[in-house]
Amino acid sequence: MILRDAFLRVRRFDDFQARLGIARRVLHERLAGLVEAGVLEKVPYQERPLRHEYRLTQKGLDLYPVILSLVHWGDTHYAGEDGPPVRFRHKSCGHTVEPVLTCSCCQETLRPREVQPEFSEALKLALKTA
Amino acid sequence: MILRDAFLRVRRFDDFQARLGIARRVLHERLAGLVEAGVLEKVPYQERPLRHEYRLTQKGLDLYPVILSLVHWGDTHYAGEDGPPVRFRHKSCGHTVEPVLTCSCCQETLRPREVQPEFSEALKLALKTA
DNA sequence: CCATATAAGTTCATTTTTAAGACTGATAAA
DNA sequence: TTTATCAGTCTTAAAAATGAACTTATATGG
Repeated sequence: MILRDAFLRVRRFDDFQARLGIARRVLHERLAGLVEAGVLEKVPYQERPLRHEYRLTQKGLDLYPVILSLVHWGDTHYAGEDGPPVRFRHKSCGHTVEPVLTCSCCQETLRPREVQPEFSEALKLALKTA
Repeated sequence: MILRDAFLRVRRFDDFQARLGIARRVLHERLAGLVEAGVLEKVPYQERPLRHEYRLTQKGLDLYPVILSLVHWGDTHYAGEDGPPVRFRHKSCGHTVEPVLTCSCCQETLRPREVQPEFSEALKLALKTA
């Protein structure tokens, strides 16, 4: 949820806090964890007094498909009669976004049954000994 | 992680338990929660003794883009030198899948900066009063 | 018949997390 | 001078997770 909000352009501690209603301590731990994981970075936006904001790194931006498809899933299955709380407009085509996961090589929609998982030898070994 | 495994065709309690090393109690709670949420369903596969497996419902299958893009993110940023533990082969084109999130209307790759979030009036109100 | 195995839990004691809310410190604005 | 803003930090109580053993129903092998 912190990350979802980060993609909604939320960047500052108190803004996250107000939006999520999460305990400040927990928010602090989460943000610190995300910074340590390299998903967010603290960028100062003023000195005197020193203040910084949390911005997505490239690694964080790479999570965009995850977040957007999760939000879309939530909108599909949980939106009330008024529709979803946030809609996303695709600037290039002007429409409300409906995200679809496709295969980069053939552009087809990816469906679970058309995708065959193949386990690495290392993983097979690890599962056997456990 | 339970759901990731479900998409890897894991369906039975003890298989989840062995793969995840999670406490049985917690696994039970999670599975029950997912069933209650309508993401999984219990399907008996034998009687005497009664045994059942957990299968993804349509709602659960709809989470495929979320899981697949999350796994892909993990593979990109955390895979060791041996490559990712599981590779996904797209049956229709034969290649290892590299998932891309696209806009259903224009087929373009969705990037955070090309997508404009628009808040519903209801949400704006809710944020103001809080 | 008896011991062991399997699947799917359940129970218990102990450790970890989380939550809610008050408090701090630096600075700016009224 | 009082109040507000931002980014935390502290404390205590409640909730959740952990690991290991225990249960129930049935099947299998000797």
